[in-house]
Amino acid sequence: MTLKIATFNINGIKARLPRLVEWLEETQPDIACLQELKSSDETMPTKEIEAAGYGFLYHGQKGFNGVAILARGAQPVETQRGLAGEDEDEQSRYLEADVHGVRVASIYLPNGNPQPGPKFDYKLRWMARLRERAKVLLASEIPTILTGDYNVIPHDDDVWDPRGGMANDALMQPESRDAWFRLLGDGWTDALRSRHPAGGVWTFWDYQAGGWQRDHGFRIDHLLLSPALADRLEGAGVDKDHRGREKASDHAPTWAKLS
DNA sequence: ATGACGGATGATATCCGA
Repeated sequence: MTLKIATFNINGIKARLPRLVEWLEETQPDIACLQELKSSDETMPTKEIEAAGYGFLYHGQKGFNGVAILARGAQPVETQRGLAGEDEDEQSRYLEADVHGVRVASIYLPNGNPQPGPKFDYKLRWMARLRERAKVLLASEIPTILTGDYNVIPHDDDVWDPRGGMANDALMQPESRDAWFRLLGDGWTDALRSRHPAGGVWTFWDYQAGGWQRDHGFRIDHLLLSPALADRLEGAGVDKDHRGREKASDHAPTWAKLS
C-alpha cells in the first residue's frame, strides 16, 4: 500500500482542464494539490474533476491565486482555509484537509516580485505565518505534507543559471531562503531534495525566451514531509513530459511516493 | 537593459505571474 501525492501549479483550471484530467488519468495520484486555479468558486469545473474519480476541495478567487486538494476516490475533509495572523489578507493561497490518513496543505506562496517592495514584504510575512501553522502541525504529530508552489529556489543548484537574470529575483533572495531554511529547521523534509541531493531538477520553465526548449528552469514546487512521513519516503520526481505538451502549464507536476 | 508568453478580465489594453 503506497500513497502518491503530487503538487501541480496549473496556471488556470479552466484553460488547463483537458491537460489536468489527462494527467490525473495517466499518473493516478492518490492526492493532488493544485495552485493558481484562477477561478472563482462559482465557475469551478467540479463536475469534470469528480467525473475523473476525484473528491475536490477548493478555495477559489476570481482572476488570481486559488488552491485545491483532490483525492482519488475520497472527499478531503477541510481542516483550515487561509493562514492566521493577517486579517486583511483575502488572497486564496492556503487550504488544508485530512484525507487518505494524512493531513495535507495546498500552498501557493506569494511570488514577492518586485523586490524590494510591498509585495516582497508580503511574501516574507506570509512565510512567517506559514511557519507558525507548520509548528502547530508538527506539535500535533499528525502525519502531514505541506506541498505546493513555494516560489522559493532553495539552493543555487535548483536554478539553471544562479548568476544570471534570476539573481535579483525574489525567488532566490537571502531573505526568502532564510525563511525557507527556518521552516525546514523545525523538522520538515524536502522530499525531492532528499531523493535528488545534487540538484539540477526543475519544476518550472518560463513560457518566455524559449525557457522549455533550452531547459532553462528552476525548482520552486516542493513537498515537505513531517518526520513520520519522511521515514516512509520511497521516491520523488517530476512529471517533466507534461510540461512539453500542447497548452501546458509553465509548471510540471511534482510528486512523492510514500510506503 | 528590455522583452519575450500565457491566462484572465464589466477586456479590445492592462494586470499578474516567475
